[in-house]
Amino acid sequence: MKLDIHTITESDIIQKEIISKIRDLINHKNLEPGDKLPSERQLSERFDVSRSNVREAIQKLEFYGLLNSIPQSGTFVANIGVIALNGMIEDILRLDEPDFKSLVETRILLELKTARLAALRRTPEDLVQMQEALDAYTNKVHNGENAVQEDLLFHLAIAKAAGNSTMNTFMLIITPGIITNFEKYHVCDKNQPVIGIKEHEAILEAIKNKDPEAAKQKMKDHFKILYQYCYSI
Amino acid sequence: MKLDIHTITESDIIQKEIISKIRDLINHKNLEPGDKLPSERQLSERFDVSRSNVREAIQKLEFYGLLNSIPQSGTFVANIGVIALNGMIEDILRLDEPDFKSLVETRILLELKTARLAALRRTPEDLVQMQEALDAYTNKVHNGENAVQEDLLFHLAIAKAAGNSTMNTFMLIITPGIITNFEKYHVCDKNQPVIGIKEHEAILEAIKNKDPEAAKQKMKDHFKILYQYCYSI
DNA sequence: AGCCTTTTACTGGTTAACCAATTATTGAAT
DNA sequence: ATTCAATAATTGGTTAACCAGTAAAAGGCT
Repeated sequence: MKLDIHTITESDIIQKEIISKIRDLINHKNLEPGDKLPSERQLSERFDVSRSNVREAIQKLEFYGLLNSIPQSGTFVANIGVIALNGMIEDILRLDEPDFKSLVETRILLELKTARLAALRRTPEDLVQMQEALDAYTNKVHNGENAVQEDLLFHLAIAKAAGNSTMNTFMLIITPGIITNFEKYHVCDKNQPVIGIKEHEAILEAIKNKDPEAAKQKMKDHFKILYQYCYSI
Repeated sequence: MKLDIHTITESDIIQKEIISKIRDLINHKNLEPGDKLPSERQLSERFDVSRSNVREAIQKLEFYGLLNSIPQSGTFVANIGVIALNGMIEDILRLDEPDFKSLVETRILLELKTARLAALRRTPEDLVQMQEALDAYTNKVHNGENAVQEDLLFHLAIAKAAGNSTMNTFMLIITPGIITNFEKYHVCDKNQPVIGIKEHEAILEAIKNKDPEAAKQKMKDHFKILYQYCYSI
């Protein structure tokens, strides 16, 4: 198994070049929102790359909402204007692999908020699911087994209960990177699982009591060691 | 790859079915981290779908870090364990279109933090770029033109100065949805551009002075109207 | 048997041909 | 000249064939 999952490959470089060329094309031709891009075939010929490479680049720009492909019709510039478009493409091209510190910093930010929101919005059904996740975690720890997964699922259950689909998505996006880096840097070794149980219980208790500030504070306590470790590397 | 942020299509439904079947397969065959999935051809035959559909589903799971494709070798289950894997796939399948409220709520959370971090970490180069973005915004407003794009780019410049690549990426992801909904609900009409200039200037001033708390507060002030509007719908 | 080379089959990725739907063009009828 | 139906060209999406590299199997050698 390859440990470093998110390695930058040769095709990533090609894709960035294509994206850059598409941007130049939009600027040079003064394409405005709603205007049609040249067809995939024309682009692949003009840029001297395969059509599938062009398609991938277009799909990436579609992901960021900058282009809009319509079957049997064409690919169109999104309705956000050429200035914002240039700025965003520049940012997308500049984006590189997120470092561990960046991931943890974002995770803490998100989770302090989801804990707070969960305390405000959790349904009885949410409570059941969080309790189940916590029980699974507790059992594993008491058996002396590795409970990183159950730990994680408890936090995702909170994110679910927060009732914010965007934050929920973002939590899912950063989770694998967090796990990978935890294993790489042996973060879990520095945390006492038994302490983790009490901290989790305190968080759930606050959410159960619909006490948002307490939930946030208990989550903060839970992240204290991670926080210090993160800023020490 | 397409995230569920935008419109849901027919092929998205097919993709979710395939993801669901891959999950069942992993469970039924008791595949563990590092184990190899059947080949794309076998999966497409077994599920009675095209190979490209299978590839897209695998790429989505790869995006969330659950699978790992190695050329000329195979697709492998990531190193996160079957329990977390099941939980995350369940979450991914459940994800639906984020509502406007969810987007704004997340944006405010992110931007209060990026403003704070930018005040702590901004380089002289960052200051120049933020100032340029602000000037472009100011000029447009003074000419009576629509300055939504320049507004946006100023905020993205702050996110860049915050020095957190994950938050930067997340800002880019939510921005198109924010713009689309702004136009849909005519949010901009409710904001006075001239007031916006002063608010932007105050934010930049705080970042320039390396005053994180002031930067956060000024950003909060800037979002006040949006915040109220968001929670009123 | 054990080791090493050679061969074979299989893998994800790439390319090219094909498809159905849309759009542009044509041209006759009014 | 205008309108509108028929046709041709073009589009993104799909499928199937192909490629290069890997991993396993086979087979000869000691």
